[in-house]
Amino acid sequence: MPEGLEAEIYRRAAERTVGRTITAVEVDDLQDTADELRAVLPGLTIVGTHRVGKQVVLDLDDGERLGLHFGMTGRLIVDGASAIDRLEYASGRDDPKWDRLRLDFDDGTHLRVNDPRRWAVFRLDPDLDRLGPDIFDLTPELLAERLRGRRAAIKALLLDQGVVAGFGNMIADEVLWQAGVSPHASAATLSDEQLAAIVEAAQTNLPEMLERGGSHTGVIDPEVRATLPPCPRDGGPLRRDTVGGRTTIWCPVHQTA
DNA sequence: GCCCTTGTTACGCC
DNA sequence: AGGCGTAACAAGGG
Repeated sequence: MPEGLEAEIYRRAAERTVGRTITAVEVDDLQDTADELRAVLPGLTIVGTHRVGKQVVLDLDDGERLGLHFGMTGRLIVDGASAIDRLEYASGRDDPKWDRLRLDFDDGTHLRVNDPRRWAVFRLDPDLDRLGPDIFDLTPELLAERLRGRRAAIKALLLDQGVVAGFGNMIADEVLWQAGVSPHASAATLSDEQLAAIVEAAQTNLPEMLERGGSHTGVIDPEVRATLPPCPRDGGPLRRDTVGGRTTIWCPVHQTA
């Protein structure tokens, strides 16, 4: 599932298209922007890329921006090569019938978003103002500010893209495990030390996971999620709960409220 | 064929 | 008003 780390991997792949001019566009009819994209994009040149949370943005030479959001199973293919071969919960295949967006370029290359479950969303000039600060820009002060007045479970709030942009289910569990904070803990009762630990865990572990290849490379990896071995830190019994409507793996011994 | 998976949004309630 | 909890959505895979 593309979380902020996968979005950054996709952005880096998309960076290769800078300088290319779009000659043809194919869009899944399910996208409510399909007609608009077909009308507007041909003839435009990609001049840059950036990313906020899970949103990858292609900057176009007319000043517009094309926002790519990959949903649960969307993958980016640039020049025929998938930026990520293995995506948890996604099919291992890259079937052309699952192409939801295809941009052909003037030099004969192309970019595709392939998404079996059709939750990817493409739109011009995406509204990024509702997103919180990016996971790579977190500071204790910023996180405290975003959580002010909130009292829901910390994990549910980390997954709220308006609080922090880029956390998905796996890296939220990983960061809380690393920080020693219970996913059930109310944001209203978190200590300054716990907030600092969460930010420290994000700053330390997320770049490492990015370099290792994505959200599935943490301690709480898919194998651990599936088999619930003893906690790798203290040997305690890992638990599988639902928090914020999502499956949550955590250790009640060292992750405290 | 049933049920699991996730990110986002819609909706009802407080 | 706005926070919060829950369900719905798509559809492949087990």
